Amino acid sequence: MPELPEVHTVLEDLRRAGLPGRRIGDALVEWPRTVGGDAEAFRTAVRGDRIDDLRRRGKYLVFTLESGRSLLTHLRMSGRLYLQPESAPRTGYERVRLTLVDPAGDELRFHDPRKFGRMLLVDDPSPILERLGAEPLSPTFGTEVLTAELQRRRRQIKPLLLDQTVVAGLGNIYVDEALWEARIHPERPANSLTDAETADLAVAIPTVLRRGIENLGTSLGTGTSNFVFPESGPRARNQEELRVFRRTGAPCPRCGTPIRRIIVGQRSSHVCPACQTPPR
DNA sequence: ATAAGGCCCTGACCGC
DNA sequence: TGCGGTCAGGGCCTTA
Repeated sequence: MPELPEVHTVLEDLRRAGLPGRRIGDALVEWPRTVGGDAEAFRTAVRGDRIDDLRRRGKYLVFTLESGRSLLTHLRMSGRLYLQPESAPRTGYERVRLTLVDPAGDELRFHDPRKFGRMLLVDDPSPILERLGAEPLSPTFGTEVLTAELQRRRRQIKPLLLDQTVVAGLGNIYVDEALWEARIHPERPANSLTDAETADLAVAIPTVLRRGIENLGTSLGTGTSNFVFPESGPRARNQEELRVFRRTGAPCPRCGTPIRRIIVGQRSSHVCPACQTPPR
């Protein structure tokens, strides 16, 4: 689930739940790789520190701690963060649990069935965060920024947009949605886009992301969707607003042509064969 | 520079 | 019911 809108939703939930200002009592690591391999070092370093600030950069959640260190959290494919009473039943998929004090009684649980997610404690997050590309919801994002990235590359546009060093925060869902909005085929070489197409894409990307945020993210499949308060049940509803993603065979909302599923850069992709003309 | 493949992991789903 | 194969919202690494 987690692309930019889902990470944003988690962040907002954590803020509303009052996570900033809470102190970490202890760190219980059930799967050491989640914290980089050394569970004991992580536990020792993080214990007693206070979470002062939360922000998002790309798909990373950045927790700034009182000590000046940062907890960089990436949900990858199946990660979720639950803020729950310590007494709430566990699922067995919790990889890290941070017990909170001031007041005590709650836990921040990193729930991650596939174990791809990471919660890394670093002295300085900049080396990791500076590698990331443009923030698509920043006021400075637009045609100029996108043109600069696309012009000099001939990579296929979809894999390029999935590259977090180019634009930070897009994943498979929102790239397919944005390319459909802008009527651009995912296999088009990036530098083959016309100025008008690039301008359309520069609008489409923030449009689909903002829609995702308004809808509290996209939840696929049968799983639960959210996030910080599992007991409150699924809230994400952007899956009902998707135009092409996982809508193979359904009519294109613009022209009625059945949506087709193709593979681009080893990722499944969804296109309207009439609206999005392939290259050559 | 770019593309492809493997890998990290587990669960859901489908056909037999 | 059980079994095997396929697929999954991400990203890193190695090899061509």
